[in-house]
Amino acid sequence: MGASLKDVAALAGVSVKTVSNVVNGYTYVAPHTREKVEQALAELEYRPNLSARNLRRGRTGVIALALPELDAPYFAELSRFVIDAAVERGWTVLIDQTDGLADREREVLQGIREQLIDGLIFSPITVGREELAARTDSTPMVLLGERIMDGPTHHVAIDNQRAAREMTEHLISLGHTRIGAIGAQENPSANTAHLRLAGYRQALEAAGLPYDERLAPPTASYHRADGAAVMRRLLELDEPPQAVFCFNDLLALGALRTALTSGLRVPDDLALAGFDDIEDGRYSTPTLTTISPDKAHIARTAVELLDARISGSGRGGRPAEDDGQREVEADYRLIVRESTVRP
Amino acid sequence: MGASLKDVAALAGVSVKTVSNVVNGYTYVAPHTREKVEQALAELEYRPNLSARNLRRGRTGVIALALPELDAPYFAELSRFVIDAAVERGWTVLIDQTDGLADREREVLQGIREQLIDGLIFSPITVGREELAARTDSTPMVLLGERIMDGPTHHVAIDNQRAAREMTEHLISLGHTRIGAIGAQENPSANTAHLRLAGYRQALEAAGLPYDERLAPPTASYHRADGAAVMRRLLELDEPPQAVFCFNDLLALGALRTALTSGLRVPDDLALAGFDDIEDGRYSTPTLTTISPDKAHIARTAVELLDARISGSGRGGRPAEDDGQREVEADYRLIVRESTVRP
DNA sequence: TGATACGATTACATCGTTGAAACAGCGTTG
DNA sequence: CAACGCTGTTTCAACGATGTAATCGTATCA
Repeated sequence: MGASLKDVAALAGVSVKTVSNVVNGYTYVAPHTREKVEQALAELEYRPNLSARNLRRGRTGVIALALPELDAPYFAELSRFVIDAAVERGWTVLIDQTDGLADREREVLQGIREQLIDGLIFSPITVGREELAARTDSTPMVLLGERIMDGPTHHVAIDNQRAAREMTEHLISLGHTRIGAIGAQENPSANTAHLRLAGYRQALEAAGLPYDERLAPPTASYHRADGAAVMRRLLELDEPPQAVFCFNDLLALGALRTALTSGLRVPDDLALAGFDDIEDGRYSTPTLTTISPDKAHIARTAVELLDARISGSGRGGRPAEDDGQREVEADYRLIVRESTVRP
Repeated sequence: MGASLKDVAALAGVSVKTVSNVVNGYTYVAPHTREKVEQALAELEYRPNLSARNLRRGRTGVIALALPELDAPYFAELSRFVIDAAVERGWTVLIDQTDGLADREREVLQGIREQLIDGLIFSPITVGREELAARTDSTPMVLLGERIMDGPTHHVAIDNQRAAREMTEHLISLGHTRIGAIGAQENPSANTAHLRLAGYRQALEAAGLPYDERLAPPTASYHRADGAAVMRRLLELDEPPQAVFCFNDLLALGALRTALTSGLRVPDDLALAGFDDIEDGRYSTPTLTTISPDKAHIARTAVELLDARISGSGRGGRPAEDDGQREVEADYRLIVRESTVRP
């Protein structure tokens, strides 16, 4: 195994602590000694044992990123930014995949890995306000996605409801009056879905259009297959929609596939919009109109907030009662592409 | 912070070691004692300090997954399987994103995180045989992707060359004689690219078709944008190809976009094939003919191999000279979809 | 010259856990 | 009844690093 400080010390003919001092850049080390030690360090290819260091320091340098699915493009893209931002700060990121299962999300909250991580960035799907509030684990946490509680939990999110309203308004502005939505959820804790649905309804109402439940059927999850299946149902309606707003791009891509194989022309016969701006939607034919959250901004901000919380909370102490901004609203843009407007 | 064994021991009125024994399910603990201790454990919400445990045991329970890009769908999908398989074995997975940069890949090999992880699953892009052979870090490693050296490095991969040949044969069997390829790489260490190109050329040769370099221009990387750009160049040729084999699905999706916007019908005017079977290709229009590696199998096997190596190599000892199979060839299937054959 | 200050280094305890080994109690066995 | 074996528990040392305080040598100053 790797050499320890002891080995290096023996080789350099100094004490263990001196080697430690050199490693940690302690000021008062004689140049001569420093050189000797550094030579020994190099010769033995010394690498600090992080377990030991962490045990002593009470920090691990590792943060966890807990999210539903790594293979959903939105999360994959977001993860890359989170990891980039974390690495910049010298952190290592460990991934916790919850599959959106309530049990796993609860485990995350209860701090399965409490002792292994300094902080947690968590993108919940099913757990709700109560469970978040009931959290006992004291590991600093930052939530991704809409704010779900008013407590001291930091979070970073775009204004889902407003974005959804804008998108729906966009569809209305194109002259459509029968506008469907794909992505409603029956689970009352599915916060994001509810917010986007609320934005959709808001826009309809503002335009004096009726809300028709049959045009916004619930989906099991947010994958392409769900979008494809629900789209099929919408097309079977007596009066199918002229436009459909999908609550994420995957649903939209699934819906697009169904529409195209059904012989519809998009956007001529049916306008389609998504949400998330994943790369797929920029290369599909037609390309996808969507809401583009600033993922890099979200990721960077989340990591920064977490950093602040971690630095702020001394070992054993609670986090400072007020450690700066805790609710960050991230930017987003509505991007119009071929799926709603022929260029 | 969390309670330690000491606190629990004090509360339960036993020695620290007895608590440790209870926690670790040691057999010889009197039922009465066990109960007392368990009560104390529950009351204090004890959670073992992993740093300390790892320091003592010499294991961390963490493995690293080093790959180029988390947001490339193939890797995202693969990661999900790797994480699933690792979690099943009680491991936590930490992600190392190399961006395919030689420096970062080298760092991975040199064991930046050596002391934090028990093992490493590595999917290299640029580092070659020499660098892999020169590795000094003794952390058990399993490579993903084609075998790059004959040394003691375990690896899991499909037969890239054979798969590429089969795909090219498929295109030939459709009657195409001018078949392009997208994904060749100039970097001589880009092993996968070379293998797929070799398979492509093999098939051409076997069919008595000439290899035309202009039909297989190099790409900078393997993203949709590269596919789109190279496709544009191919279409500008005096004699554009009738079919194009892209070395991954992203390239194919990019190429598809270019083809469709250029007014070509796929597959009628141009047949397109990819490689990887990412989900996008199952929902694009047309759906994508591709090579489908058994990702779950690859992931599971990699984790199993790693497990064996980790268990096999005692602390401080070298891994056993022969610890079972080390070169695993994973399954794959050629999936014909709409992009090459109209249904 | 002796006190003082400061630079450079070291000894020691400690973080929380676990393996090794010792020990205590008690029933068996020859 | 001594020796033995078994269960149940404890003591001790160690994993590798680092914070604290002590130590040592040397230059500085009154």
